[in-house]
Amino acid sequence: MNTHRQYINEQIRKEPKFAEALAKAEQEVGIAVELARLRERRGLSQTELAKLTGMKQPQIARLESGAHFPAFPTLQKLLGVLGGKLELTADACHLVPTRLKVASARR
Amino acid sequence: MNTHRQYINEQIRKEPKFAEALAKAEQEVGIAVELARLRERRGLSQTELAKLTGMKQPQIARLESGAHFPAFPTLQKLLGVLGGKLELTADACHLVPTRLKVASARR
DNA sequence: ACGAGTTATAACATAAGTGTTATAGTTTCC
DNA sequence: GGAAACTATAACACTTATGTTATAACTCGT
Repeated sequence: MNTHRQYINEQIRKEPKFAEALAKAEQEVGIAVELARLRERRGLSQTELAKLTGMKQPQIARLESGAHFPAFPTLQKLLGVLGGKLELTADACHLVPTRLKVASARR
Repeated sequence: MNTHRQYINEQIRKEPKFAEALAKAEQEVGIAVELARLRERRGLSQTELAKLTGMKQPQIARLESGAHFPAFPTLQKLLGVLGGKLELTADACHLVPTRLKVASARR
């Protein structure tokens, strides 16, 4: 059942740019998933989070889909409500839950 | 010599959006300054860093000018050469020096 | 003074991310 | 079953960041 991994490894060998694009995509999706988890952890729906951040639900959905990296100001709006700290290095990107400062989310 | 601070506080009172924009600008400049420091700490010129990151010198200069927030992929390229870890929360944004993984910068 | 290296900036084209409305599919609850 | 809530997606307009070449100003060493 390693067909998928074999395919990926072959692409990486054939096409060096592939590895780079793959890493980028993994990180985009990684952040998206972490954002969604953090939201759920706070017991908010996308619509509620949208209201709290001054965004609209489709934007939240897009951010959670991993379509692209969020920009800093966007992330900060989200972190303002959800709490959390982003840690970015050359190879990794993680959203670490932190304590909430105020009762921004559901009590 | 508090004229500047007084002016800022007055603007904040008159114009709530001003505080937000100010905070954003401070953070943009903050990252820029931290990037420049990290580069200098590694003993690289902008042109050298540009070569190592696959960018061009004017882009490095722009990033160091604080004209805008860097995007994630851009930052990761830079961190790949300079080392360092970015920490982003709702209110703050810092670039923390870390150990270099390989002799990417000047020995 | 001059050349080489360094940095800053303008201007342009392009890519990427935001913001929005509309809508459809899905899930939950009564 | 139906309504309400939730989520996903398309499409469009707009904003923001990248990438680049050209060039000017600045700094340093000889």
